[in-house]
Amino acid sequence: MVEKNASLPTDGETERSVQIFKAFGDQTRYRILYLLFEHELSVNEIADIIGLSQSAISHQLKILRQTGLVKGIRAGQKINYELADKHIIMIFQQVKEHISED
Amino acid sequence: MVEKNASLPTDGETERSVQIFKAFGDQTRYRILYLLFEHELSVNEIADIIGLSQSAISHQLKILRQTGLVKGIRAGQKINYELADKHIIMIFQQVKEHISED
DNA sequence: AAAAGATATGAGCATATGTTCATATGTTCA
DNA sequence: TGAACATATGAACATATGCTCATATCTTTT
Repeated sequence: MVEKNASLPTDGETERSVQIFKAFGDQTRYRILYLLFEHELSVNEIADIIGLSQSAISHQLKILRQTGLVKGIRAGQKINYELADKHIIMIFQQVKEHISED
Repeated sequence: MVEKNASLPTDGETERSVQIFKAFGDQTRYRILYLLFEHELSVNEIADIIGLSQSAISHQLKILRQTGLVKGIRAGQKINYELADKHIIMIFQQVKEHISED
């Protein structure tokens, strides 16, 4: 049979893409990102709005930090979190639009 | 303290968005979608290219079907799978671009 | 109808994931 | 420096996830 010339990205590229999608692929993290899409917030503010423990949010923020989607900027005792990257904002916007068109 | 006017999408919208992201948030499903982004393929073709069992691919295709990201069109004994929706293709393209800009 | 090819499905298992609880670390202000 | 506020971290646990193996279902061809 004739080759269909199917190509896959390198493992590294795949891993990176999947990592980003996975970050959005959880209700808590999605909500965190959604909130930060609007404006920066502290850990406890996020926890209050979403209705989960400070610990749960902090754990998830750690993941989002490690994935490079979010960065925290200390402001006194608090740490304000915001989206790390314009690209992330664009991805977010794209999917928001897609969803709202159903 | 003054309200930060933080708003979250409805649970339904959140669930739907998360569902889509989750679909992309796994190496096998990501690869399947990537391949179908290029051209339609049968189950066994996908399994061969990715290097997983027919069963594993079929299970994942079921998830992708249920999520509405993929549809299968029977052609004789085979079933050709393709991306279900232009929007999905656009999302895919966006992230591909984002990744390649690093 | 039977055989062969292609896909789907269910059970079982190992690993990954998300939350809570308790506690540690970091920061400010009296 | 110590108390109070804010965030981070580790252990434990329950649930979710993805794969394999065996087998069922569906389609075509003889």
